[in-house]
Amino acid sequence: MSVNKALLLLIEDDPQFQMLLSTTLENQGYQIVTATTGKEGLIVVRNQQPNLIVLDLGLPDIDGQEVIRSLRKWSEIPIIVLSARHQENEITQALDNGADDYLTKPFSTAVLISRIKALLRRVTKIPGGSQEYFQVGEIKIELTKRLVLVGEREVSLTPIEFKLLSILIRHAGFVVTHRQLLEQVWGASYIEHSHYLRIYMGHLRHKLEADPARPKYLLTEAGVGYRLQDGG
Amino acid sequence: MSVNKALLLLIEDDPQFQMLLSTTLENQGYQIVTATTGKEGLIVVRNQQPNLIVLDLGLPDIDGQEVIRSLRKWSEIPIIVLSARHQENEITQALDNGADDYLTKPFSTAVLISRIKALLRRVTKIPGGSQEYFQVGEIKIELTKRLVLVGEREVSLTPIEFKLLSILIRHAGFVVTHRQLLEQVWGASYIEHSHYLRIYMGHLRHKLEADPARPKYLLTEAGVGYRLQDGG
DNA sequence: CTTCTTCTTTACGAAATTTTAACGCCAAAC
DNA sequence: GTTTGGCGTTAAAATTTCGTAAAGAAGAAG
Repeated sequence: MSVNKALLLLIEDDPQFQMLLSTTLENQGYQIVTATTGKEGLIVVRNQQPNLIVLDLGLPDIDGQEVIRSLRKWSEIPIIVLSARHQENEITQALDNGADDYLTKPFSTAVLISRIKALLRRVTKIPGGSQEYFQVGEIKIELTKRLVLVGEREVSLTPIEFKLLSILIRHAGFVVTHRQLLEQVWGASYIEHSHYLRIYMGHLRHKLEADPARPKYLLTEAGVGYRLQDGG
Repeated sequence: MSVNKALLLLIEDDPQFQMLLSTTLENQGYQIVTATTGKEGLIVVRNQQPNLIVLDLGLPDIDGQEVIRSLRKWSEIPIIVLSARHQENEITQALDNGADDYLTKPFSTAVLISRIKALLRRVTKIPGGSQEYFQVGEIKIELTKRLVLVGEREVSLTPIEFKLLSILIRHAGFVVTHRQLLEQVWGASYIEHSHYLRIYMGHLRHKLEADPARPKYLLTEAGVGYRLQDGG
């Protein structure tokens, strides 16, 4: 039910091990993205900005220690290192380079999960990344604060209304089909219930539009879906 | 507070081992205070407010896990656990109770030092991590003194109330989900018990708000969580 | 042992949200 | 002119979520 599911990046070249960890962590409610090389990992970090990185030291292209160092030049994303090597200086080096934790293989997945939780607990005390917002015309939505503004006015939305608006504003300027909206807000089994959309679009217009009957932002694409754009 | 002058509390009942660790860590430039029992440790934490705690799980008086739990009722001080036991559930339990790291004996002191550095690095980066107090509107909370003020009036809170308020005020302006609150105040196994939140939010409103029925600060986000904000 | 504080549990009414249902509008098709 | 299908609005019932009070349980302090 929780809206905030952390996004984890798993950098691991062994496909079988990667799959095992992915499914385990997904079962814990995390979102997972993966990379199989150091270079790919660094790119994914830039693009997706995960909340935490699980990094295997033994990578085919770059030395894992080097991955940590390059990451730490510009990012403070928490890093948990996995490694088959359990030499002292390997561990201290990884930590001194900027890693937050180090597990030697073989390890228990339960322990990994608890360590991920512990680290996220520490880090999410930071209200950072707070500037993530979308804006279309006068409508501004701050996802992390879960706050919606129309001009200066603060508008309070119900969970469904908020989810609906989030999806529309992410695709601002483009049509989002009925099917997409129903599937993402209510779930795949609600694809038939397209009258839900009419009701909630009505709510949103009522709360966000100056003249709900003649919407400026929340536009109808008859037979297709809805589109959010500044139709001023 | 420079990292090198950080004050570490070492809770360890074996005098010889305590001495060994003390001198090693002092050589690293840390200030050290020690305690040999759980009770003593808890007192020292209150009096000296160390920057980090190294806690041996095997204590003569209280169970080490219990020490972690009681600490976490009112303090966010980072904790590294040492233990001879390396059973999985012992580790996960300690981490889930709120510890940040876990080392099994025997361990290398070099690794311990690197882990201390890593944890201190992480913690001092958190804006407000070492902050003495937070303020939102008339509500002011002094973490180290464990003091809460509404204007000039001093308000006394129970441990759970204090914990709840400090989480909310650290995220002032942001919605904190039920899940986050339950997990951080009561622990991961209480995620279902969301009625606890209603009861304690009620207590907080009663103690902090001018009109508890129409809260100005402690706002409800129905279906999602709560938010502390100057809603004047 | 008693007292006090705090936490947990239970119960119930109120409020907010979601779902269901019904009706009117309009434009295109027959 | 009537029908039809997509859309918008409104109102209500049903469900979920919230807030409060109060009593029992567990611990700490004296």
